[in-house]
Amino acid sequence: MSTVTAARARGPAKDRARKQAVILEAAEAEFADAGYQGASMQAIADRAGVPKANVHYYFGSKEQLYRQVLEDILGLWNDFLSDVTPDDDPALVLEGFVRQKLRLAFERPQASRLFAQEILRGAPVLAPHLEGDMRRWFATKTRIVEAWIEAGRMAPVAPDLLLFTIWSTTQHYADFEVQVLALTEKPRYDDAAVGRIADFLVDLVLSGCGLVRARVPLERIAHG
Amino acid sequence: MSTVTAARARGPAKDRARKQAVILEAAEAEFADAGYQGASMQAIADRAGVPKANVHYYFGSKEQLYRQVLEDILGLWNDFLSDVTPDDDPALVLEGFVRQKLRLAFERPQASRLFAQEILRGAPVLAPHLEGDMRRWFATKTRIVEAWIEAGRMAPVAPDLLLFTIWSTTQHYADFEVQVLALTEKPRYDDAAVGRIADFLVDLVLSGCGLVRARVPLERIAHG
DNA sequence: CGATGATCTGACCGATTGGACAGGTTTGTT
DNA sequence: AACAAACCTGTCCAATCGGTCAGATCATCG
Repeated sequence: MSTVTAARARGPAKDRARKQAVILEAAEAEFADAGYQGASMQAIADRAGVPKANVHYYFGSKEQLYRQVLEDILGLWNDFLSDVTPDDDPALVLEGFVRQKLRLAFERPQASRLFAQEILRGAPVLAPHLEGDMRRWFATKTRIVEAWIEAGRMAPVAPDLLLFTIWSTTQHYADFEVQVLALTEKPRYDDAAVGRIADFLVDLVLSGCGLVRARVPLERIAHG
Repeated sequence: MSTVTAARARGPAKDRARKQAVILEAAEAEFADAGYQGASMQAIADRAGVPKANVHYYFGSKEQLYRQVLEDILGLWNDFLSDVTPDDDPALVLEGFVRQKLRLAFERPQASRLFAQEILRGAPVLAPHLEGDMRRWFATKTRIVEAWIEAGRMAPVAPDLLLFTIWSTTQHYADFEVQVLALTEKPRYDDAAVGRIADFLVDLVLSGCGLVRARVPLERIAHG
């Protein structure tokens, strides 16, 4: 956007970016807590500590602000399994995917919840993305799983349902945090709980694929 | 409520119940589609085909109507694993639970989505229920799984995380229906897809518990 | 310094919201 | 027929919503 501001000196441009970031952060929190309709521009402005008119100055309308927040969230998931090939080890890749997705669920629960609400409403904004970029990403990954199966490197499980399972089980701990904490009678997630969940899900997914957890350090996973 | 109307003849009471049911159905649809804040009493009244003031006459306020809808939904899940004992067969019980929960996700997706939105918002209405009835239900079921494990009838997996997994994977196909359909490039769920998902999830859960699918007819499951 | 454009905000607007209520209609009982 | 209680709804209202805009303030540069 705006070739003018982009071509300018770094000082003012950075200022602008920082102020926008404050508003975006407030918007993500408010949208996640109250939903699109439930969130008010006034509440977002209050969270950000700026007048309401200032939010409109930077982002135009409520919908544009919402789209921007969603776009930023999608960026978080951009490099999931980005450079995986059929030559990689299935067990390592699947374990890495589960842990990476789960980490994001615990570190950015608001982003996860906001995305979930968008899908729940029927994806009025993200529908094009679902049928475009995300569909292509999904097709690529299921093809890799199929290649693993054809090569006899894992059990013949449905690739699409496998990905949905990883997505839903990890997402659950962000989206249904209140329920999980209430039922386990804990005030919040602690490190021990996170590790226990991660190990459980890794074992579940791998056993479902006829695999066993590797004894190789996790650093190897990122290579691709 | 109202001992007067309850003690009356059946005709009028039934009329009242039927009219309330129409409004409740409309409210469930509207709340599920738009969220609590996004739903308007006018839209609910329009869906039900009654004047807005009539909705207020029967249910008082928007929040009371919402509470009533939620209460009805909770009733759907009342008899999940209601009469299971440690003497039952783990494989049969778990398979039955997965299939029962999944069936509800496909048959009553609006109810599932509405519940999901309530939890996502932090369960402002259902918090007492989460820490009351549902917590007791949860504790009872995890204890049964523990008994199975101690008796060596299944692998030693975390009972709480096992239940969360079943809940999240089944719920996913209702809550994220738009995403699932977009990624699988299908216009809607058909019977074949539902059966494929059910078999996949049953196999996944059972293999995670070190069990195999039973060859016994499903009717046996309900007995308890 | 003067000027120019970006930044910022208080005040305001029409539209929609949940809800209240008076008053009319229907129903059941005596 | 007469009465009361329950049922129903058109109309109104204060509050809040997203959004606009004139004008103040600021930074930068010739």
